Amino acid sequence: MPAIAQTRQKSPRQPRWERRKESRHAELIDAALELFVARGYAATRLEDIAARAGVSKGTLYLYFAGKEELFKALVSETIVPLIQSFGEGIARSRAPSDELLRRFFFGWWSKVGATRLSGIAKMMVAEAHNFPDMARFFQEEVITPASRVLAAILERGIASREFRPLDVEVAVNLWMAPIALKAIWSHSIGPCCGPELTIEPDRFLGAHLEFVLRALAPG
Amino acid sequence: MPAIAQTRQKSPRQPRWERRKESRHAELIDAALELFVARGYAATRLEDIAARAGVSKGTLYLYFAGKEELFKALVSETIVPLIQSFGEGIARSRAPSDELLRRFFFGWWSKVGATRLSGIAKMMVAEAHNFPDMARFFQEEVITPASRVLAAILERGIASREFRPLDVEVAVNLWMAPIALKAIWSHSIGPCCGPELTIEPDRFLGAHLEFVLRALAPG
DNA sequence: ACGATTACTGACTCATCGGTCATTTACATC
DNA sequence: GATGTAAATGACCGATGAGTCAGTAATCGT
Repeated sequence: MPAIAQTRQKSPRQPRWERRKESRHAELIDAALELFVARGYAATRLEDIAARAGVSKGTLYLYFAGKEELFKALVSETIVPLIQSFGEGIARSRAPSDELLRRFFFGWWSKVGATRLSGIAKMMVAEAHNFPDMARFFQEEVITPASRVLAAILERGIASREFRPLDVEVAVNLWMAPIALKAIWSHSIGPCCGPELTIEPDRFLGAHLEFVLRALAPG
Repeated sequence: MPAIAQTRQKSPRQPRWERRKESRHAELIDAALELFVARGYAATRLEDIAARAGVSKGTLYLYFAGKEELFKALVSETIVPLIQSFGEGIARSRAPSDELLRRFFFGWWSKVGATRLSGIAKMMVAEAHNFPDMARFFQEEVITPASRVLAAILERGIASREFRPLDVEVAVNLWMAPIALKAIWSHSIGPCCGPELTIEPDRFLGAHLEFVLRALAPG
């Protein structure tokens, strides 16, 4: 340690810190996502977020008005790429409907479920009561759009007789649940209980798709 | 207000508080469940819990060593009735396996999902990272036993050829998810977004059972 | 090289909340 | 009614952490 400190002081003009106005915002959001997801909103200290982003607490306040503002910025900015990765023109494809379903489930998992973005789902579940307006925002901007994509696939398949008619509204709720819960789980109880209880995504999603297709099979 | 205060003072020996040693413990647990589920562990003030239980903060410390002890007592004591209401001899019945499934889903919902007990599931999801030993406890004492009951039903049905063979481990995960997520939802995002987005339990569970039976149908 | 600018720091304040304990008071017993 | 006891109180303490700001130093323009 002293050696490093000395190196720091001796080496030609090694600055104690850098000006990096452009990247601080994103780095703070990134650090906040990590800690809020893991520890929860109230239990996360701003100083820890700042430290993880490599700045001091004071700097955090140059970029965000306070803890709540940081939290809100994190959610709204993180949800944008979340929505974008959904649309993806799935519903407009000419592929058979069962293929669309496969793409929907596996695509959702690879683009959201398996990434740190799924952590905000856990956050929203935990903090919905304390931030009801953000819960509504999440519902309207993420859950409802995602549900609509799946509903559109089902309705198209039913219209083309590839699928049998059924209660689409309920089916969407039922069939989003496994992947949503798996995403939430992977940020809460899953990591506490060893990997042997966590089923591999491919096996999980494959079986899910198979059951869903059985439920949809006509005749 | 003064009238009431006066009444209090005048009326024959109206005590400012009562000695109720026997019920305080349960009342504090009850208040804590309510507030921890709603606000989360860190954001809940002990004084609020005490107030809701009708006592002062000092009294809380006569019954629990501190915040963490209260939380742990709450979880472990609340989980006991949870487990008890599971066993219920379902797996030993001679009824047809599809009837057992129906009983499992609707029974779970009426005895756990629809009650405040389901709130501890939300709590565990939110606090797993901060209380990993309790997360493991919850996994071992609630999730695993519940999964085993469902697994036993499926295996019995498969053995008797009522159901087709399939990957029981994955199926249990997939089919517990909708009711688990619905329970969690009812304590987080659900209440924020108006009742029109919440599907009635009977419609939800009925459709779930139907799809599950389709997935299990032999041939 | 040398200001001028401003991103950045970290020691500070102050409110909050977990936890303590000397005092108060309900109530059982005689 | 008097007395002993222990259940309950609420003022208090200390730690913690959100939010502030006077000062510091990196970087740019000249």
